[in-house]
Amino acid sequence: MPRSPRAPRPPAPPERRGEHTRERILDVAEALFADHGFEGAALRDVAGGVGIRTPSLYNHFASKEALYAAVLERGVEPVLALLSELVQAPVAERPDSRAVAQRVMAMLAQRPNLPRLVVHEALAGGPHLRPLLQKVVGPVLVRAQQAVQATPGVERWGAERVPFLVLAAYHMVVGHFAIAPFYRELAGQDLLEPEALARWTRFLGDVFDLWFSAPGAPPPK
Amino acid sequence: MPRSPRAPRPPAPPERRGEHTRERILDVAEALFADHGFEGAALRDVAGGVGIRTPSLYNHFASKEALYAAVLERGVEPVLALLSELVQAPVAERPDSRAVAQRVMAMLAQRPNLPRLVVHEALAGGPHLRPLLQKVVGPVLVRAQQAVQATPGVERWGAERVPFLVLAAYHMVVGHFAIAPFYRELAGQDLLEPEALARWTRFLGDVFDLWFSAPGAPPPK
Amino acid sequence: MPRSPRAPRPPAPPERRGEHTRERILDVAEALFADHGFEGAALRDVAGGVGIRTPSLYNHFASKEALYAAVLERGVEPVLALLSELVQAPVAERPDSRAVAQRVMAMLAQRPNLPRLVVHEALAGGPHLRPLLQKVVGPVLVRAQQAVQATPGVERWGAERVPFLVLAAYHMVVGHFAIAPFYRELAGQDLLEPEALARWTRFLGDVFDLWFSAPGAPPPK
Amino acid sequence: MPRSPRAPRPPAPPERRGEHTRERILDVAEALFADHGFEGAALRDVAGGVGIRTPSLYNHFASKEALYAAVLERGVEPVLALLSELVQAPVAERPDSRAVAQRVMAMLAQRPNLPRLVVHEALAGGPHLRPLLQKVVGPVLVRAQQAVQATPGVERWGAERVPFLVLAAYHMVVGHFAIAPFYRELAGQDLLEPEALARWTRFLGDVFDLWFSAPGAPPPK
DNA sequence: GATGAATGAGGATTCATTCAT
DNA sequence: AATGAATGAATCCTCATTCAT
Repeated sequence: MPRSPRAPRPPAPPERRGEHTRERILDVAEALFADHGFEGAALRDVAGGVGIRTPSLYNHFASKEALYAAVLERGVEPVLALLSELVQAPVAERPDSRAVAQRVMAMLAQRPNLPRLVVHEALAGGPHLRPLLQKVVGPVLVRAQQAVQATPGVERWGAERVPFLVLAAYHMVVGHFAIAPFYRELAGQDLLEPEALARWTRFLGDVFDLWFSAPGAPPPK
Repeated sequence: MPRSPRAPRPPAPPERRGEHTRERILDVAEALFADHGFEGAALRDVAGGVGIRTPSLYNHFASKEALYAAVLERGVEPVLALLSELVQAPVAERPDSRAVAQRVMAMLAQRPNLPRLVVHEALAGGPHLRPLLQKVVGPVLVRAQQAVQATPGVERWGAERVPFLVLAAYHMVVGHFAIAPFYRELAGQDLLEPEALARWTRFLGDVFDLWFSAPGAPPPK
Repeated sequence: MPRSPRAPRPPAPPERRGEHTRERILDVAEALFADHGFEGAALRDVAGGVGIRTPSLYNHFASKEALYAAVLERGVEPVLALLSELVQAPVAERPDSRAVAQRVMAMLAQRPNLPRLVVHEALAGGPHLRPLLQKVVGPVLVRAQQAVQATPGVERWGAERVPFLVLAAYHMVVGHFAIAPFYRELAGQDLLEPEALARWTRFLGDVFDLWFSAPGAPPPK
Repeated sequence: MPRSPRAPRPPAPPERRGEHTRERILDVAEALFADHGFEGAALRDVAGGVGIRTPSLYNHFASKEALYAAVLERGVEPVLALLSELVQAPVAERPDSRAVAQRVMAMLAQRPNLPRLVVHEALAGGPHLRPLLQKVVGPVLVRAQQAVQATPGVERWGAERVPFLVLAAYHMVVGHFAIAPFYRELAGQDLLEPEALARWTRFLGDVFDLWFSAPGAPPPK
């Protein structure tokens, strides 16, 4: 076996040739890290996907670690920014949970590799993610919980279970992207198609609604 | 990085020396595959964890693939058996969703590596899982959906959204095990402790209850 | 690839089960050494061909070297004996070259692996064959040359070219067995079939005849 | 035996350092494959002979198979070209068999490893040689037989035995190179010395002459 | 007489990285 | 900015051999 039973990743769409190499490397690397994780992804495949030779990568990134860090940062940063924004909004303008689901899902739909990358990290204990998160995720999380806690309807869950609500939401959002490759193999259906994403987003909105809605309200369609 | 920032995995607890080697190999391999995935796990580390040399593994398994298949089979089989049992129960005796959550979580708590292994597989498109699942998971899934569909209270979701309920449940169960290593690093708390598992299980029960319960009922504590 | 793109060698014809294991080992080993040479043949395949496990071989032979030596000895000895006999015959009864061709080819036809084994050895410089030959082949060769030299009709070649005649005969005899596997692949014809062997033997007889015959005699059919 | 009873092959004559590495690899590999066959030759020894480390080989050849194929192609191609030329010459200019012997032997003397390589292949059934030969050797062989058939003096052998003449010639040419290592060990004489080759070539010419000459002509000296 | 288990040595190949060009 | 060549370390796996059972 010469190499790569992995997806063959076509060698650089010519129309992108003009684009800045660094960006193209990040794109390919993101996809490969999402597929195989940090340890499982090979720089040779990254280079191959970009249409250059492996050593050329070192003209743009100091090491595999640095490349991975750049991928993570580029991907995670806007998501954290969004969360930050949502969470810091003054109470009056704060979007309801359905709107939150929509905005988060819309953003991740732009970078569907990102959640898979994060899941890889989580499984391994997040060795690369930690430095990135420690400065940001702490405050975000705290405020997120405050926000949830301030949501009307949450009181029936009990304050000490608010973190569970956040975790559950995280699982339902991120997990959807994570099973997509498997689901396609198993059921022949692409969960990341716009239509499928929209339906899942609506479903999430309904679930959140149900969690927080006044008891008795039927889940709207 | 010279080698193994991975957990050094102590080299074979002497008290287990008597146990059948094959079983010890499976245990260590399960943990490593769960941590690093198939490609990322090194047979050298498996052997090291068992206390033997790498080539000795080949006296018990024909290849890395075969070892991985054995790990998957040993782990997945009882879970599928449980699901099968739950799903095939006559309607009258069928456990409610809260009981289902309890039994599934109790089983996975025994093999907490398994869900992480499955998540790795899912991210990669399930190349090794597919042959194992195709013969089993199809019928189980169909019946699971039938079961959910027969659950009183589901009708407000609409038949076409039943698969989403199943997926969401899957995410909340499996995701909990998948973030555990990350969560420990980030929040210093072990989600797989008995107490934490129990609370998450209760939470899941409440969520399921809410999904299916007659509107208006408050989530029980 | 689990193992052996080599010929799969069926795992021990049951009718031979009663036979003495040692002999069965020698048979299988002979074939494999003939196919792959000493370094290329694997004891695992020998054992597999016999229907036992590799370590059991060591109950019969002290090492791979010893097994190989036994194969060589068993195979080479009768051939050398034949040559010895032919060469030592009193001049009056000495068979003509045609008869020599027939007897040698008949004997090798019984052990068609042997010439291929010898060719392997020759290519490698004969490290295993040397000790076996030094005690025997010297005298045989000397007498063979004496015999050829005494053959009527040889004088036209000149005494100093007698070794060449012997070498050429060797090449034509041994080479025929050596190309057989290749020839079958290339031309779809088995040079070791009785009929093919007979025709080659007759051909050799004619060549020898021509070498030594009084000039002008046509090669008989 | 810890390792390499093989000739230690001195680690790269410094005067060749400048030469193109790829060519040096081919040279060393050719010699080792000729000695030990494909399976028996170790890339470590190839690299060692060239004066580089094993992985560096992969900068020049994709695999052991690819290296072997390159060796075969480089070696076999000029020989086939020569045969092609000889065979396609118009009848009037066609060289006599003595001249053919001279040209073929002269060419092989330049690459004395090649025939040994081919013999290894033949013993194993020619798995690597087949694709290379199928496109070339077929036509060559057909024409060779036509050429032989058109040789005056062949009629006494009978048309159906023409292939045997070709085979016998092949054995005598190739076999000479194949036993050379063995012969040196056994008789202390190098059959590949220019003088020895010249005498063998003359001998072959005489044999061919005898085969085809008008009956009665004495073999010329 | 056979074998399961273990192992040191080695064998092909991959990988991240360096460096001169 | 790109690359050909080189390489130490590691990866999966094979092999001949040993030994207790």
